[in-house]
Amino acid sequence: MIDVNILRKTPEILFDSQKRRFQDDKIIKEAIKLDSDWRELLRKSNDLKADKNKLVREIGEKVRAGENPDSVKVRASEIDKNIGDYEVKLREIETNRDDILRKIPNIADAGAPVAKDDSGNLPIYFEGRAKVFKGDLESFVAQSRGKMEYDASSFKPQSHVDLLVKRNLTNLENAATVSGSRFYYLLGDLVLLELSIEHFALKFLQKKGFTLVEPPFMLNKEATNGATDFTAFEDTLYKVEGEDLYLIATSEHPIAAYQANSILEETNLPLLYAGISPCFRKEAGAHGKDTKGIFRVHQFNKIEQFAFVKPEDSKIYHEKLLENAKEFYRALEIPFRIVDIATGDLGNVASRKFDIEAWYPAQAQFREVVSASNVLDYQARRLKVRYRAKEGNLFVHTLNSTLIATTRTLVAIVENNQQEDGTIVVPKVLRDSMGKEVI
RNA sequence: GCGGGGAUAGCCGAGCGGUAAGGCGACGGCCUGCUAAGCCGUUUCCCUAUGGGAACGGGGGUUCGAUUCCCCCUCCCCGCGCCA
Repeated sequence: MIDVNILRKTPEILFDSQKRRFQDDKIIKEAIKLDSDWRELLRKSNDLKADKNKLVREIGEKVRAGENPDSVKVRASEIDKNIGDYEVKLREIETNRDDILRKIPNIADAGAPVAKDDSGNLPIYFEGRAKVFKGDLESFVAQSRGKMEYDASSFKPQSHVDLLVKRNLTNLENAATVSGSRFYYLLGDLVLLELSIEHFALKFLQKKGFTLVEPPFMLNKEATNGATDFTAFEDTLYKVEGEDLYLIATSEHPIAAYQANSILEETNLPLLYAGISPCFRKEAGAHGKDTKGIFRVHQFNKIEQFAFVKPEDSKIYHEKLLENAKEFYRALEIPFRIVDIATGDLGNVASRKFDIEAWYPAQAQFREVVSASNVLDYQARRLKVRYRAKEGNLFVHTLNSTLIATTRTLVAIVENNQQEDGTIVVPKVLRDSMGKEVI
């Protein structure tokens, strides 16, 4: 949620942001109107309450003095009726105002590339040495802007679907039978590989000062709505029948909500959390995309970085979270590029977003594996997460970034590390925990 | 699931129909050569702000007036039951 004071004092900031996001500014105008109506009504209602409180005090005095307060009681009751009318109207307008206020997108950062959709996302960084099938060289050079080293590979890499099914490391058909499409059974060493990655990732973040968190995997509606815009997420979330509970789509949400309604001590900031959880997503809008395999699925495990920081530190921590993710993919020896997400593709909550896109040789594409967002105070204001500063209680800034989404990382390892015979080389850093060098 | 007891400010904690004590912590000031102690003030939210309004887990009710009485809900503690 944006700060209502921006709406009142400097609405041009919001009009400008909407313009850069290629979004309608109607919502801003509506919010301004509703807010000024609300304030006018509040004023009137408060004045009436002040009148009434005077009478109530008068009654108290009369009672104590042994006088008859009945005539004053009658006047107080009359005012009461008026207050009731105002309260009803006030509450109605307030609900409308808050609903619309929550829907106003976060202020897009001035540094983000301005474009109306993801075609404007800007690759800004390249790292690693990619394996590229001969036939894909031209496409790779274009996608990597010629800024990335590569080895031309003579054999045509298999898709992770073919390879994993053939090697009996996953079973998709049986998953489809028992649960539907976009579900999977992981089998054998692939399970161990997933656990090894997770273990490595958790130790990696713990060493960097993150507190490890396994959060609730279900949240009630109120918590969900604090962490994100519920109406925008409703198509994504699985609802538990008969309960006020939703399966989480990311541990970002329970971790953000963890500090809801709290006032943090400045000395305790930043608070850094590493969440581990399964993520459940309906993928409702993704018909036809990545229908095969485990790249886009209804359920996957994710390790997430989350930070509550002082406002002046959020840009630095945005860099740090991204840097952690870079270091991690470097350690796994997966080639990747970083993309600066365009204003039109940011989503409502983020002010600035960087994605890490791994190189997938079989798809001959860079695909998203990490999304690192600076949310500013947008989430903190909804959730009422503040800290005690000299100037008073201020909202913190929150940031979130994937470290790994296991299925996508597994696919990246499988595609990049496959050998011509269909075996998969285990990344060096995982060999100890896997107990083998090749799967 | 059943019975009993609870929920008050950042934390602890009194009040139990007349409008939120006190303590701790934090911040600001005074006093000190410095520190400590001591003293004074501030320390929930909202509003067109020398003022006013709201707020005692949440929601409703009774009343001129509710932290206090009544009803519903949530969560916590104790006991019983059930159970990985």
